[in-house]
Amino acid sequence: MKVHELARSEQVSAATIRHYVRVGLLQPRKGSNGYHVFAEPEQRRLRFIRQARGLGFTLEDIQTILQDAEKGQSPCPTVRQLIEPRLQQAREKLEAMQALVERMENAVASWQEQPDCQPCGDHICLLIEGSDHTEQNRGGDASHE
Amino acid sequence: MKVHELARSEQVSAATIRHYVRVGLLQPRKGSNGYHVFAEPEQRRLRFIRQARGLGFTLEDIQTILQDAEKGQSPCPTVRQLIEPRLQQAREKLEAMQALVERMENAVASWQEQPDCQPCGDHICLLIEGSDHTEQNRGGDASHE
DNA sequence: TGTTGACCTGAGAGTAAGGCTCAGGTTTAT
DNA sequence: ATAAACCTGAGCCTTACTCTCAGGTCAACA
Ligand SMILES: [Zn+2]
Ligand SMILES: [Zn+2]
Ligand SMILES: [Zn+2]
Ligand SMILES: [Zn+2]
Repeated sequence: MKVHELARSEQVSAATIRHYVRVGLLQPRKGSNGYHVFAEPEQRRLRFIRQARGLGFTLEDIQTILQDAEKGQSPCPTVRQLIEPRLQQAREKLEAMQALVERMENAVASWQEQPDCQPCGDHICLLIEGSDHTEQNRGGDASHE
Repeated sequence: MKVHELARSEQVSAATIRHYVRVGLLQPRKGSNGYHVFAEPEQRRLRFIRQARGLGFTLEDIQTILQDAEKGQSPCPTVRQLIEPRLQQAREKLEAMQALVERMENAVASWQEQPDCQPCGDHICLLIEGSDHTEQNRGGDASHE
């Protein structure tokens, strides 16, 4: 199996496989012509990497896990340990994305009723600067333009 | 105002301000000693940048917007146009994060009842490889270990 | 006046996970 | 023989910073 063949068979880009080879996650044999030769174990390894990526592990996590397995240890304790901070981070990112989408949607909605602002030196763009879109606008010098 | 003073007054890191200077988003005057001098307009500019970032614009988007405003044009049309793909991308990322967190939580939950796997040559880690955690496991050669 | 310590500068590298490009080697078919 | 198609490693690009570094500046104190 050459890079592109493996890539097709596992639904990843050849660039991704090259990247894994580069960082040492995959170690294919080299044929006499210099071409990479991927056999069964490498293919299973790639499948494993993709599954682990799908569960939020980083490539470095996966390195650690694979190294455990290669030393004949059960990687499970490492796996159970590594997923905790990843899950925590994923939850945080999820919340951040929820908040962001909400802010963006509120902004777009309120912009429908706002006219384009004209440059006047004391602001840059009122669509953006007047984005108290999460809190209710406290009545102040809002009648700016 | 020097970098650290501006940083404190606007709640960003000095490194961030340096970064903005480096990419041209901020163009402070230089004092005779070579130090940056941030005055009112630069401070408002920074505030604007932060608000735009909070709405999901990229630094490049913000460059474009600021350049509009500097040319005396109203940046609003650009703003309305630029936010669309950003919102789209944010929604996609949000969905991806929701799916990821769900997969991770399902995995962690099911792992509670799974024992650590022992290396046996035909798998790497069953916690990860047996992650049909989204679909129901179709009964097959599941009695592997 | 000398020196210390705090602050400042630009440049450069690092981050995660690949994507893209390049020059050059190989294979296959004409 | 030669051209098309494929392969290789190396290196730079992406985002929005963050960190590090060598060297310049400044205030205070002896
Ligand atoms: Zn105005
Ligand atoms: Zn505007
Ligand atoms: Zn087994
Ligand atoms: Zn395991």
